[in-house]
This record gives sequence, structure tokens and C-alpha cells, in this order.
Amino acid sequence: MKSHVQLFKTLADETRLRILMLLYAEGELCVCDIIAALLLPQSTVSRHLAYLKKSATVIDRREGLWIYYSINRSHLLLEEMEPFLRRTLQESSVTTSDQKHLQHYDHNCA
Amino acid sequence: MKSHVQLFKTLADETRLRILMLLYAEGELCVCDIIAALLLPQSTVSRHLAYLKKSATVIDRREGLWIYYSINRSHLLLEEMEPFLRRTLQESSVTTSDQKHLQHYDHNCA
DNA sequence: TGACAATATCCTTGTAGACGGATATGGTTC
DNA sequence: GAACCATATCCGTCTACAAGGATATTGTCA
Repeated sequence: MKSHVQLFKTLADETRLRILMLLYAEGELCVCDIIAALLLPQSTVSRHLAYLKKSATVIDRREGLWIYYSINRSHLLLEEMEPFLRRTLQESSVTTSDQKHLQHYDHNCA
Repeated sequence: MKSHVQLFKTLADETRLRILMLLYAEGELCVCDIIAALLLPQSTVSRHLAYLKKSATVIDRREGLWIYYSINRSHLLLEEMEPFLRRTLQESSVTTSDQKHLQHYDHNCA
């Protein structure tokens, strides 16, 4: 029950949902990618990534200057939730718009 | 996206989750039943019911002095979520304990 | 109509967390 | 080691909402 509440708190924010949907679609992204996709201030994105990491819904990996984020596949409850999220949110206009920004972003991380 | 955030906010509270699980299990309950199951102050339960009603996750129906609450079956997103909730929360110790309190409560509403 | 029962709302206090500009941190490169 | 880049954290402000006792509302019944 507690872990449900924690997971729902994590999902109860539009910015965090947008980040998670991006990570589901792309697999792994560095912070600059996410900033470019969401068009939000760097501190805002970073704060939400910290929240996601603390709630164990994402994991991170450093590679030189860049830090790559991806879905934490060992979060069992989130795994159970994934089909719902993809089914009901993948087609959302915000989600597709974020992905479009990402494609147009010529990121040097790679 | 907005409706997802609203739904997750609604679910991001233990008391509200407990109420929803009770309603899934029992179909329809009056406020006194829910108070007896949750063992929480009347004002607390009533406030959460108001929140659930405002978020359109439950509906109510008056019958004399009693007001009966049940899941709002026309909330499409919640309907999509129901299998997840039942699958992952039905066996939870809090849920079963609430249901036990309800059975031992000899309610005069009926 | 007056007493009462079930439920809702009010009131005060406390906490979580959102925002984003400014600053700090940690790694890289010359 | 100095300049620089990507990212994290700090800071002050603001809003949402949780808690539960006290009070109001609404319907019933004698």
C-alpha cells in the first residue's frame, strides 16, 4: 500500500510523466536530451530527475560529462503499470510533441 | 495527460486508496460503513469522499439519511486502471483488514 | 416543530513539493 | 591548473492539501 502511494505520487506530476514516457520510447537519454525535448529550465528537469531517482523509478549512469537516465526495470510495481501508461499515454499530444523536439535536437552526446 | 495527473493525485493517498479498494470489493457503501472499516474520524473520511467525488472517481446516491458511495464506472481512465489496482492491492494487508472490520460492523444502514 | 442521526463543511496548523534563477560540483581538455 | 561543460543543489516563495475537533446542514420521525 505504501509503495503504491509512493508510486502514484511520483506519477502525479506532468513533468515526471513526460520524462517517463520519453524514457519508455527512447530507452536511455542524457539530461540535455530531456531538457531539449521538454523545453523546460535545466534546474526544473534536474530536480524532477532527482525525484524520479529517489523514488527508484529511474536509474542513472555516468559516461564522462553526461549522465544517462533510463527506466528502472527492477521496480516491480512500475513494470506492472507500464502497459497502462503506454496504452493510455503514448498517443497523447504532449508525448508526441516531446518526441518530435527530441528528434530535431542535434545532440552531441552520443 | 492532465487527466492522468489528476487521477494519480487522487490515488496518491493511502486513505483514498483504502476507500476505493473497499468500494471495488463491496460495490456500494454508506459513509458509516467506510468509517467503521477504516477506523478514522468521520471528518477525515468525509473529506476524502468529497475529494474522490470531485475527481469523479466515485459517485454518490442519497437514500434517506444515508449517502451511498460507489465507483464511478464512467471514469474511463480509472476503469483502465482497475485491473492493476485489484491485482496488486487486493491482497494487501490493509485492504483485507479493512474488509474484516466491515464484516464485523453490524451496520443498521440496509 | 423539536430532537436526533448521518454526513458535510469550517477552521487552524503543518508538511510536501513545485518553480526557476543563482550557485556549486565534478569531470574533461588543453 | 584554468577554462569550460553538463548536471546537481541551494534558496526563497508559493500552493495544495492532510489532519481532526467543532460546528453546520439535511433528512427523519415522533
